[in-house]
Amino acid sequence: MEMTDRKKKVLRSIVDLYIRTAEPVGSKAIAELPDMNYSSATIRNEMADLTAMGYLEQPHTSAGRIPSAAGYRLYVDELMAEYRLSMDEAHSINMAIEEKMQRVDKMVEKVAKLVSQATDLPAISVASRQGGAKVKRYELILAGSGSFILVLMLSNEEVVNKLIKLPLNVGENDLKLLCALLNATMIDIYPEEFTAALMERVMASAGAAASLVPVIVEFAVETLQRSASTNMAVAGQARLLHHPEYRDIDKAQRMMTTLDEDALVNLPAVMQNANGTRVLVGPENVAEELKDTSVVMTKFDIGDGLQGMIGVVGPTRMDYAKVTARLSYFAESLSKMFAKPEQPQLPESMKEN
Amino acid sequence: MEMTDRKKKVLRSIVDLYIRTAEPVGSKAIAELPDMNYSSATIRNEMADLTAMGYLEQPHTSAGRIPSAAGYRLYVDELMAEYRLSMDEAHSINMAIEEKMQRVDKMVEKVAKLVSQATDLPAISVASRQGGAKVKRYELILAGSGSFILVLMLSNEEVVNKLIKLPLNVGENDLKLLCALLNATMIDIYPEEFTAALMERVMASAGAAASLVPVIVEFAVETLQRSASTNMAVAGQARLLHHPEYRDIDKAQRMMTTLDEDALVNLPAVMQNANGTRVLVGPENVAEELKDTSVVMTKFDIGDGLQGMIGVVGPTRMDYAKVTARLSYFAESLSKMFAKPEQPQLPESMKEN
DNA sequence: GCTTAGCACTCGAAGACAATGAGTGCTAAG
DNA sequence: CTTAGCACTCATTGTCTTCGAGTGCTAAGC
Repeated sequence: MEMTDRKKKVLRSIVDLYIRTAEPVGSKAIAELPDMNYSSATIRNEMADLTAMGYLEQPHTSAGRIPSAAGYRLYVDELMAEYRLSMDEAHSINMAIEEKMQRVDKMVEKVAKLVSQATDLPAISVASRQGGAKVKRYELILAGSGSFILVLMLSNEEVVNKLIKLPLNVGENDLKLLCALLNATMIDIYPEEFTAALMERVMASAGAAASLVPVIVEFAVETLQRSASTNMAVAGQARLLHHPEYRDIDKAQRMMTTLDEDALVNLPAVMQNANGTRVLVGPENVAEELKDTSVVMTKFDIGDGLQGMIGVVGPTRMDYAKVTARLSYFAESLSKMFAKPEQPQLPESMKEN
Repeated sequence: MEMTDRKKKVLRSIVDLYIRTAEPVGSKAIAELPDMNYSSATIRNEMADLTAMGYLEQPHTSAGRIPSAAGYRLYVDELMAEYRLSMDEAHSINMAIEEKMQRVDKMVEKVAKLVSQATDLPAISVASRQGGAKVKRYELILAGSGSFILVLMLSNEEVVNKLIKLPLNVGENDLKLLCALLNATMIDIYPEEFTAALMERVMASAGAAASLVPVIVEFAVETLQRSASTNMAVAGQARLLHHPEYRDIDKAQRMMTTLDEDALVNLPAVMQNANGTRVLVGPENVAEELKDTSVVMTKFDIGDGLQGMIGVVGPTRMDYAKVTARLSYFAESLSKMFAKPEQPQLPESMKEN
């Protein structure tokens, strides 16, 4: 049986309607659509064909049809109408993003919340560093009360610090010496290159401050490792309950615990190669638990070796057009925002005087 | 009608049983309890009395009784047995807490998760700074590529930093000058004391680096204000669904959105004066939305002007004994952990050599 | 040869109804 | 004061029926 244009049109109408109503769609409902100039009997025949071809399913004999996974797939790939964001939508997304985003982890959380709001679905947001960073510079600042502050400047423009206690026998000059030593020997190397041998060599030259080296190295390694890692947030799980497919408490519960835990950690992996937006329909999903839900994800670059990913999880029957549109828009806006990198408010404040 | 000991015993048994089973309790079930040496008829009479006194309620004539809010109140205040944590429980709570907690905000999140896990209920965790911090010291570190790092040491031992672009006309010496100037004039003052007048005075003396002052001040004020603010996290909303009272999707949904939003922001206010653990039974709750749920909260001090609060939200029928016990234990352990303040790993690493 | 009106058929949803039984309140005997 | 006994209430459960949306098929129409 070959796929005709009319079949596609029928399929599209069915998916559209099902997305709106969440109820099996009957032939009559389709026949009555404004631009459908066939009787319900004809539609019935087409529907029978579509069912045979695997694009539709019948919950039971006397019910209407619902799209199968294959049906959704076809819909997403070929049939669905471009959804154009209204000015209002675009505006409110922009407003939301414009708000200051401080640190990456906070940002990730915020974005997840925003995406979830915009789509009324649980959302995931991930930022992951690609290559690991290196230490670009050490700074040791004596702080009162017998301690000093270790400042690390990383190759990715991040700056981290830690307050460390100062042993009694170490003075300001020892610190200065150590600082110079560190900056001479221990920069521009990857975390795994902080070997015991290197450390011992440094300690040998560090004099009184030698005891500090292990602490500093430990912190540096930890920081570098962490900065190479992934930040991820999930928001709006509760929104699952807005959708009728999760009226079944047990289903909702299973789904929510899946979201709570980190079954999603491997989602980003799926996006490895593809840039742009991807739709995973039901059984195409990686995680067993997501068999009867769909995932829409968008990956984008944020420069600095930072990779962003935002996605939503929801019923297979979700408004793919709307969701993909919003997601893409989000991704674009975020990319843009990061394109002019964290330029501090200098320009404005300099205008002031 | 006066309250007899036997009435109390009956009430206690009813609440205990209801907490376990979530089903209305009948006279027979109580009569059959091992240490209840009366017939079901006697119990029935007592139950009728307790109902008349407002401690019990009857969903409908032919059902058993369930505790009223007043019943729970009495139970919590007088009747419930001390729940003793098993070694296992205490141990696993300790293990969980021992894991490194980095920054306060991450810590708050983590604690919320742990508490939620330990109680199988949605949990809230709050850390709020009482008095605002002040800047104790400024440090300006020249970083390559035309920028410098502003490091602020706060009175609460926190250290924050920010990378700022350097105008072309400002050199290293200008920075040094500015740094000294800042440390001479702009320390130990509260955020609201960074007045325009003060700023102008500083700028007048700052020479070439004057243009940096507004940026620095802005960041300082922002940081101080933020550090005076409240960190709060909610975790484990999904666990609501584990409890039969939230089988009703609509109820669950309302509850979850309440948790998602910040209807809870004012919860800590309730704890204003009382230290220790408090139980809010159903209608005693502040927020309208929580009318038929209970909240158990514990407040504790963490030194450094940091106040901790952990709490859980759940069905009025919750195991108050167990929950309060775990919460208190958590609070205690956390307090203890913070008592020896963020002592870096120095001792160990110094042992090494 | 495609379209469509007509019709018998299927089957879930919803309502009516009876049976069941847990739980109650009351009374009277111990 | 306690408790056995009993009539009564009423939610729950299961069965049966009705209702109707939707189907597939056939035959007539264009």
